[in-house]
Amino acid sequence: MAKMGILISLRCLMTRILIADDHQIFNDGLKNILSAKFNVVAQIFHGNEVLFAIQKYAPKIVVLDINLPGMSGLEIGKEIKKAFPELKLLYLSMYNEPNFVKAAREIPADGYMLKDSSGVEILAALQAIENGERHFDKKLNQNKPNLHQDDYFVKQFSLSKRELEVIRLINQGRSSEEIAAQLSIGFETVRSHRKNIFMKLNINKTSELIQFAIQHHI
Amino acid sequence: MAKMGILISLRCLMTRILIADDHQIFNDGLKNILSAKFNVVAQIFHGNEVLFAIQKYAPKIVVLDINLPGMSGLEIGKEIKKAFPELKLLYLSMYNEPNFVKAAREIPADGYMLKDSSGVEILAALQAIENGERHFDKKLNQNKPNLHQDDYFVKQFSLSKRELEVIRLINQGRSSEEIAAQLSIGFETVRSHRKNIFMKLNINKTSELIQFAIQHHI
DNA sequence: AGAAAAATCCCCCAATTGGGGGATTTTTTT
DNA sequence: AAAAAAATCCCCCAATTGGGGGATTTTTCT
Repeated sequence: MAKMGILISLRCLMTRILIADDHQIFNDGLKNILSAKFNVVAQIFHGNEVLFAIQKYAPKIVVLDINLPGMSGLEIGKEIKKAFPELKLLYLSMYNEPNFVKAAREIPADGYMLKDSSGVEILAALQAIENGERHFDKKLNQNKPNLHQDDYFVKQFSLSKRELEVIRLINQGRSSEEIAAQLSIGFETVRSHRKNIFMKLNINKTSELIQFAIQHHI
Repeated sequence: MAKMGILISLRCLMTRILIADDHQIFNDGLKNILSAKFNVVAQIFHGNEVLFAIQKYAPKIVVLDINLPGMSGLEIGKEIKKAFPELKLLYLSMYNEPNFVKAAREIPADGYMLKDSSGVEILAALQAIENGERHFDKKLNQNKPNLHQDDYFVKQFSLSKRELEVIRLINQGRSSEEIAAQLSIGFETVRSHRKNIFMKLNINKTSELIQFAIQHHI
C-alpha cells in the first residue's frame, strides 16, 4: 500500500506522454518501455482520435506514427503544432525516407526515430526532447551513409568508395548537379562516375540503379 | 524458490516459439504477450540469423515478419519449410496484400496475421496453429474480390488504377515510350499520367517514385 | 440525365540523362 | 620509382524527362 502511494507520486512527477500507433502490439510494447521513465497517459490507435485525445489527456509529448489509418501522421503533426505549439512531437516510423524526415523537420517536429530502434534509443530521444532538444535518428540515411558494408561492394562489384557515395546520393533522388554540389566536385565528374557505375553494374537506367541499391541495402 | 520451480516446469511444457522481427520494440512487445501462453525461446532481429537460430533453439513455431533486413521473410519461409517441414510458420506482416498472402499460402505457411491485430488475436492464431490448423487473419481483404491492395493506394494517395499500372511499369525500368506500347495507349498519355502521379505524390523525380513504389510494395 | 472523375491526347520548353569519345591529376599499390 | 587505379574534368549528341499550358472522350457515380 505504501509502495502504491510512492508509485502514484512518482507517476505524477513524470512527463506525460501520449502514444499514437495503430499496431496494438507495438503500441503496448512501447508503453511498457516508456513506463520506466515516463507517464503514458493515453494510447491511441487511430489518426482521427489524436487531437481529441490530446485535449483530454494533456500530454507533454506525443509519440506519433506516420502511417496511421484515417489521417496521415504528418498531417496530424501539422495540426497538433498549430493547435498546441508547446506540445513536443516525436515521430516514430519504419520508413527511412528523406521525404518523410524532411516533412517532419518542416512541421517542425521535435524528432524522428526509426521503428527498428531499441527501447534505449527511444528513451534517449524522448529525454532529449524533454530537455527541449530536437532528436533525429542517427540511422537516417539523409544524415550519413553507412560505411561498414562498403568493402563488400568494393569487392563484389569493384565499385570505388566514391562511386558508392554517388550511388547513395542518386538513390536519395539527387540529380547529378546536386550531387556535384554536395560532394564539391564538378558536374561532369559526377556524370563520369554515373557512367562508370552503370558499366560496372551492367545497367542503363537510373531506376535499375535504385533497385540495385535497395536490394543490396547500400 | 518454489514458485520459480513451478514456473520453470510450466515453461518446459509450453510450446517453444521463435520470434523474428527487426523492430525491437514490436519484437519485445510480442514476446511479452506470448509469454503468457508460450515459451519464447529466441528473438531474432535479422533475416540471416533465422535458420541458424532455429537449429540452435529448436522452436515448434516460428513467428516471422515479412519485411526483414538481409532476406525476405517469404524466402526464409521457403527455406524453413524445406529444412524443417514439421516446423509451424506464422507470418506477421503490416501489409494486407494479396500477393504476400498468396505467397505465404503457397509456401505453405500455417498462418498470416496483420500487425494491427491485438495480442488476443495473435494468441488465438498461435493456439490454432499449435493444434495443427492453419489460421489467416479475418481482416485479410483477399477474400473480397472487390477490395484488393490497390484500393489502399487509391484512398491514401488518390491514385487511379491506371496510374498504379503506370507506376508499376516505371518501377520496372520502362520508359514512357515502352509503357505506351505495353498499355496500347499514346506516349503523351503516359506522360500525362506521369505528371499527375508526380503531382499527387508530391515528388519530382523518377528515382523518388521508385523509392515510393518499393517502400510501399506497389 | 447530369456531374464528377478518369483516361485519353497534344504542344512547347528547359533540363537531365545515357552513351560516345576523350584527358589530366591524385592516390594507391607493387 | 614505376605502374595501376581512382578521381577529376571536358565536349558532343540524341533521347527522355519534368513542368507548363491545354483539350476531348469515356467511365463512374449520384
